[in-house]
Amino acid sequence: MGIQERKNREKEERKTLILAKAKELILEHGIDALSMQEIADGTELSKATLYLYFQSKEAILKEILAESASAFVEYVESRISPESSGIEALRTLWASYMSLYGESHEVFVLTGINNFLEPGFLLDLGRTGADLDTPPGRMLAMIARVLERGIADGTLKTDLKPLKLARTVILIATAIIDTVARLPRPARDSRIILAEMRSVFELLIRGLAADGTDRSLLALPDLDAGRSRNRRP
Amino acid sequence: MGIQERKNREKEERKTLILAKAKELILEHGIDALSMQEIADGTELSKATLYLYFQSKEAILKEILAESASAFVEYVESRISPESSGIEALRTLWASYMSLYGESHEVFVLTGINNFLEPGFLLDLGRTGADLDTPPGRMLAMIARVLERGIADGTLKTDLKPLKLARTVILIATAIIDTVARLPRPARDSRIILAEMRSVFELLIRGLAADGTDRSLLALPDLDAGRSRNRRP
Amino acid sequence: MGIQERKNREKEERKTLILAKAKELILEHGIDALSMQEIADGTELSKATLYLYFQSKEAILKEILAESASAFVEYVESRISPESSGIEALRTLWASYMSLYGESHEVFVLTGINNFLEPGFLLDLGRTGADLDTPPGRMLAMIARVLERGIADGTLKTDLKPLKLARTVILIATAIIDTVARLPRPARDSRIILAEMRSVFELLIRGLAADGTDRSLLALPDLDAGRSRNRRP
Amino acid sequence: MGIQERKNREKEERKTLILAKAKELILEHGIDALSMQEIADGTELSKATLYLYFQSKEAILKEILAESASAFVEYVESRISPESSGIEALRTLWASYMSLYGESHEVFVLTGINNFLEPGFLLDLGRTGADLDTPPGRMLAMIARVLERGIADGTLKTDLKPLKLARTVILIATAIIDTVARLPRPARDSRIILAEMRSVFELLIRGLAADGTDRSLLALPDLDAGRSRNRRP
DNA sequence: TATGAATGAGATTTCATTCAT
DNA sequence: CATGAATGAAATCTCATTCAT
Repeated sequence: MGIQERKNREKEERKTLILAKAKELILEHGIDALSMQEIADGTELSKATLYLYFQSKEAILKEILAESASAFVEYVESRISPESSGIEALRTLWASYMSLYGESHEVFVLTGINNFLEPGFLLDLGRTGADLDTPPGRMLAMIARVLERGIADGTLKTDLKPLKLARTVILIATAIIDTVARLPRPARDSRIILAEMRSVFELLIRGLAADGTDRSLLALPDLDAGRSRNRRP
Repeated sequence: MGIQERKNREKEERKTLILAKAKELILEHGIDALSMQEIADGTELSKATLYLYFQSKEAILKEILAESASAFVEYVESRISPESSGIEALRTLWASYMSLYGESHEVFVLTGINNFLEPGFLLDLGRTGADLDTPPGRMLAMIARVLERGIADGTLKTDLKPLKLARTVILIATAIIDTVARLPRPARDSRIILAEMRSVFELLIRGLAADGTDRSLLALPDLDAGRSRNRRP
Repeated sequence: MGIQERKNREKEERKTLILAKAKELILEHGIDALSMQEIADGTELSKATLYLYFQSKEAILKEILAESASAFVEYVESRISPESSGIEALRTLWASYMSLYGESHEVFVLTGINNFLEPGFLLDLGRTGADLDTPPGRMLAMIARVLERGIADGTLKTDLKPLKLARTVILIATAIIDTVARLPRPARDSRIILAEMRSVFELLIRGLAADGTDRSLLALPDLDAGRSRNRRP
Repeated sequence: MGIQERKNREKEERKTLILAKAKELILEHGIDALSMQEIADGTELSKATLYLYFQSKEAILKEILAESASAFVEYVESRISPESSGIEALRTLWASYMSLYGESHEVFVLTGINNFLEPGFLLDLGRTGADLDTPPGRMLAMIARVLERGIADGTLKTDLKPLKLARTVILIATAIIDTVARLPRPARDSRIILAEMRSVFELLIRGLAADGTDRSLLALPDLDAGRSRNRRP
């Protein structure tokens, strides 16, 4: 069965190749500019071949979205320890977000594509309660759980229902990504973008924190500090 | 020169007509769906005529953006009293935003178009320091002044420079509009959108407020309550 | 208003040009092979231009169908005298059909396109009673009237309702056209086709005629006879 | 040579499988919708494999046509008794046609494919006199023999040569099938189709019958009556 | 000044056919 | 013998922009 296995692997690799190129192109030129022709050129495949691997352009986008959302959820959950308080978990969430952006820009496609595919998602879902089982839905649920924990242990304070607040939080995160994603590649400066993310997140955490919360938890770590810490033995 | 004057006036009227229709169409169908054909049909002009008044589709969008930004700045400045504290001014800012959305959805075009046209604006401007003289730049400056006032009078607390923070604030406001702007008109539910705006703004104000700030200033007025309160003398 | 008129006329001429070329191409290569590219090449217009005059390919086909059907109905009605018996009217119907084929091949597109556009038309219409107001519907109604007249005056005999029978009659006429329309142009021999039409129609008339009908009315005129008669002063 | 034989047999079985599935698909979705992909999926073979057994899609269609035509001829000949008169033989012909339609829709492919493949067949064959040895040619010849018998025994009356008339008869039969074949399966209503066939055939028989023919032979049996009658011993 | 008319370039998707393995 | 993989060519339709009148 070695042959079969290799074939499967190669097929999977092709899919991966297509998805990677599509993701790259979205990052490069923005989602609005993504065309099947571009993906074909970029992968050195014909347009027809793309349709061997994906039923439609939309299917490609959906898959990228699902993968990125899943990756994000897994990444975050692996980093939140069960004993951490709500506000600590929230900080971990943001740290993960920034880390994934710094590493692979993975988070880029997360929200931009979802807006593209299901424009009403962030406004509707909480009400209908539906579709929490899709990857974006699971991301929403995960964030809601973090917020819930914080409300329960008194580190966060809000009048809103966690699920509704989770949507708001994603909405705000979306702002940065959507803005950055529209930038032409050369204009992007990772330092500025990360700094901007940091500002936004710090604002959010302050806005969410309960009154008595430990002051030191309100400030996000300095960008360079985090890096140098990694470099130290 | 009376003839010349009339001609100029008529030319201006035509431009106004075109801009108004384009804005209307953006509100109706979203910026992605805006086409020159639609504008031509709506104004009862030919597509070629549009090019007599504007060099390109992009030029139309730029002008709408400039007008809307100016209108917003004027509106806000007319409502902020000189004696109000920084946090009060900030509250007025949000109230204006919501009010303009409720009245004419004017704010829609404010941020959506800007992102569309000059994606880097919100990230770059603060650095280069340039272009504070364009309408979007003036909007940024106005918000920066509000923040500055709050820092000065101790009602707001932040480590960031006002101008940088102003960009962040606009960025976050953008999130809602961008999300909403992609929805087809019939799918938009003003109540939900306003509620969402309120959540976001409340988060922001809490995040910005200094510690000792009057608690009552942190909560934004209830949507319905706010309305009736405004109407009372 | 001379200019306006000329423009209108030219516009109409363009539409006519497109329709004529499309009709020609259908005759040339069959309806299945008709493409917008072909029409564009044939008219020396760009594909985009075609869409200025017709909303879609289907719209072009519908218009051709409507025109041809109307032309046929008008032509026939102008040739049936009010005093003629049912069977005479029926003969006139066939004569018209053949005449139109001989002159302009107009009838070609009549049925082929309808089958293409509304495959169920000939089987469904009589039952639902709907759409008798479209050009194809009017053609159907016209034939039904002829049949009705024959039943009333005793020259035709059938157990079927006129409208239902009219569908059957068109169905049979369709057979010839559909067959011929698929032939490559050079393979077509008008004599053979006309002879074939004649056979089919004669069969039909015999099948429809009541028993006592004048024998001479059952045989359709010889093809050459008809022509030479026309040529005589 | 046992191995060779088995291989040949298996090859034949594969061909049969492919043909059967193609026929089924034509019946299901119409000939226009038939694609190599569909056949491959249906047979659980790869598209490439189809090309090992048939040179092209057209070759597949030709073979189906040949088989169906042969089957039809055999079926009819097995049902016509040597003593029956011409008009009785003609009635048997139609009965077979309807019966085959009712049982397996076999007749669908008969005429539909022929038109698709060799549009000129029904118009040309009689002239060239060639190709009477192909399966469609044999079908034509068989019908011609039936007509000839009727002319000889005085039950049918026509001025045309039997072979020419046979083409006309097939042409007319084609009309129904071609029309029906374009309908998507669910839209097909067997009752209506059979009733339509009946109308057409009755018209034809009346048109062909000689004057003195037994009246009872002119009317085709009622659809339901026919069925129960056939079942009775 | 105004515009009707035209179009090049590009979008997504389908399908019969080929070829290396 | 069998096939997975690939593709060229073609289909319909859209849109910002230009230009002769």
